[in-house]
Amino acid sequence: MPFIADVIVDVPAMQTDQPFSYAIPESLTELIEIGMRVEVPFGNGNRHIQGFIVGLTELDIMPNDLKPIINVLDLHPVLNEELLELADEMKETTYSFKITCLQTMLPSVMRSSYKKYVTLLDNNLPEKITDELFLGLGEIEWDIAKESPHFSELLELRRDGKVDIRYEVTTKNKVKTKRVIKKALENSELLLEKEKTRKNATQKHRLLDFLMEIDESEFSIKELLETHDITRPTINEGHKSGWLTIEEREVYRNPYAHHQFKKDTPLKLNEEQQLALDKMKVSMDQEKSDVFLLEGVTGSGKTEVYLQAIAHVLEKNQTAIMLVPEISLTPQTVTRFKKRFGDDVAVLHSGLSQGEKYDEWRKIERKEARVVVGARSAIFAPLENIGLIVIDEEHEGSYKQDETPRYHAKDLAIWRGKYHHCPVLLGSATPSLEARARAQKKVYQLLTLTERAVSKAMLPQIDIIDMKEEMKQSLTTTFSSTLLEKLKSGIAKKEQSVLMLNRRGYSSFVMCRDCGYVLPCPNCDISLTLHMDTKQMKCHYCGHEERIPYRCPVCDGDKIRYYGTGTQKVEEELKELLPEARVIRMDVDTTRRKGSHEKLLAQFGNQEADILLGTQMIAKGLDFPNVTLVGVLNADTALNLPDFRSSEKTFQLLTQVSGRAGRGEKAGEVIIQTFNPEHYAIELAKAQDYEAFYQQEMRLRHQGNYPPFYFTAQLVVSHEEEHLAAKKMYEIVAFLKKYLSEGAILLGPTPKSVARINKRYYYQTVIKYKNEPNLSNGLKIILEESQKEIRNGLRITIDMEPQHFI
DNA sequence: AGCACGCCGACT
DNA sequence: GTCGGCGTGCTC
Repeated sequence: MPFIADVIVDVPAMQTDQPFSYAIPESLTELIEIGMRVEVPFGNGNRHIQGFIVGLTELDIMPNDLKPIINVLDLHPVLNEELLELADEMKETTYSFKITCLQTMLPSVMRSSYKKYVTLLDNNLPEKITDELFLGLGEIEWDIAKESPHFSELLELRRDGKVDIRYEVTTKNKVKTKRVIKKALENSELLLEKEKTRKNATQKHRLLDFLMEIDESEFSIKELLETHDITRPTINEGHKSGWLTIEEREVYRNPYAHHQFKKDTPLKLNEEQQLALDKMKVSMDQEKSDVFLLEGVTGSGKTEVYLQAIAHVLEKNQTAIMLVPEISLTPQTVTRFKKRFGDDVAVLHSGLSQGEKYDEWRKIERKEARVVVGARSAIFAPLENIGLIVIDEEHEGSYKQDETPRYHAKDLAIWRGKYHHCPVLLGSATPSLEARARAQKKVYQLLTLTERAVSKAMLPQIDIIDMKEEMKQSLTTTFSSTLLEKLKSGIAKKEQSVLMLNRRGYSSFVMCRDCGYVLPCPNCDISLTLHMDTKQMKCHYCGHEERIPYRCPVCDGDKIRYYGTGTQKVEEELKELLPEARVIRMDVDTTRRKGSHEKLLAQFGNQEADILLGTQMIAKGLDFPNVTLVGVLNADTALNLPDFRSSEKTFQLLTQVSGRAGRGEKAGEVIIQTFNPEHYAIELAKAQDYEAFYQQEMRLRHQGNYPPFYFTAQLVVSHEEEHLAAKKMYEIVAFLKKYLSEGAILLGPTPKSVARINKRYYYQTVIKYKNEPNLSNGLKIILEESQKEIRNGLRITIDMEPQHFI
């Protein structure tokens, strides 16, 4: 009975976002399985593209209008049943194409690239074709032919059947191999060979001696060349003489090959940690898909709880995923896992090359690693029998992908938890309001760690410096006198300092340097953004606009200025003010090169510098016991972004970075410089009182109808013509209103803060809602209806629960 | 997406 | 009269 295959093809478009049926040729019937990648013909001409098998159906009679599958790209399925189901979930919740979801789940090397060639069929063509166009070759690339002046003649030749067009589907997932030798003769025979060999052929003797020494094991040729002083020709001779065999073996590119990980043992847990672990164990043993929120102050030993919980699932022969924000997936973090679980760990993050990522992925797929540590996309790790999923720094916005498919790793983690009947553990010192509120409502189970784990370590002393006061006395706005004093005395005591320059966000704002006043929107609880293009202050939520003030509306001062600084500038200033200080600067510029992040941190760890100066990337996860001082140069930048999460982000960042101080036995100290010393996010960060912050912020969110009291969805329309983008946005909103209840709140349409990017104009609308059963339908119809206009250059994106509103 | 088909303006 | 412009429709 013939089978037909349902294939999702690599054409990300609405009309092709469905399975297409293909005939399975006889030769492939035994090989083909659901979840494999295939090469299929698609459309007119003879175009070949990649596709995924998502179904196999047995039919009595083969419909005769089906095209056959050309080729199978995998030996084993690359997506199992669970991941295929997860792709459906993603498609539904993120409003994206199935093919995009499927490709997102796999290492990028498995995505096919396409090439089109023109092949010469008739050799008796005029010279200008064979020589000038085909350059004497039998085949050339289509893209090259297209540029040729003879291109139009080529099209004629094609009609006459004198040239053919060939499509190539290539995929870069190459396995790396090494060549190994193995002895082919018994020692007695080798001894005979040795006697036959000339006395002065020292190389050959050495090789024979070596072969007699090794038993049946394999030896890599590379190793032989490097360590046994035997040359390649000698090995080849030995091969020819039949002394040894040479074979190809697959190897993994191991990014940690040169690291030695000394096995460590579980640390003794304190009472709180033990209690948290015990509660988790109950859930793990009863195979419950509970979600836990582990709220633990910085340095309270959350990681140790993760490690021991993971150890518990490994004991039960299950597997585990541990997600870490990209920014804190530092060598320190990786080392900690490698030390505990050794080769059982696979690491997936953006620092790896495509090949390395593929190898780590294959290691997981082949069940050679049971613990996966990685950034957002590691949630797609092809593990089976998952016993626990951990998401560290749960509050981090980077768990949401900010391009299509706009999935949130936390949602997918909870989905996989349900699928595997296993718990999900969310950890943070400063939980997101959403997570903390769910814990309040007992949707998540709350576990708390209130003490630092190292016995003597205390939470650091935090001081706030009012930069408005500071401004009156000194000329520099970067360093307060207090901070400079502390830095100096730190150097004198041979202790280290961390300085953070907060540069979160990129829209500029204006602030009064006398009183710290930032222009708010009269309709929303956020600040206005400066738009230099239109010379106006704008609100991104309601569209309110007003003139740029030249005097402060509150204190009438005229020191109202733009705000913003860079790390380089600070480094220069630091050199002038503290010439004796050795400074390491860490920002996107100094860490772009592979491994430089690691190198800089190692230098700092080896006391090769007194001060580590950096952006947010130094706020997380670093654990240097000799750091006793943390300085935040400008706590305000995040505070003034027109985003309802700006206070939350500021509080989180200040808490995280403060946590870098006093992790060893010496007490830590934190200096926060700000123009808004009385802002609750800053005051409560000083008090290190997350719970108070949570209460306060919840009140404000409630007043403003923001999450976690409301859900949010963002619609963005863009077009090269501003009025077309605006017009469409208004049409969509008018249409969508029919699908919304009275309770839904619409913010907009408004132009986006960066109104024009790449010559395109962006308009947005934010929907705040509680319960809108028809919203999803309405959005789907909008996407479908807008199909025709995509050709005219219109683009529409839907972002459910967006993380950034700028 | 990308390819073919089809219907209107400026060329040998 | 035709070459080629890009609007439209379809892809198993």
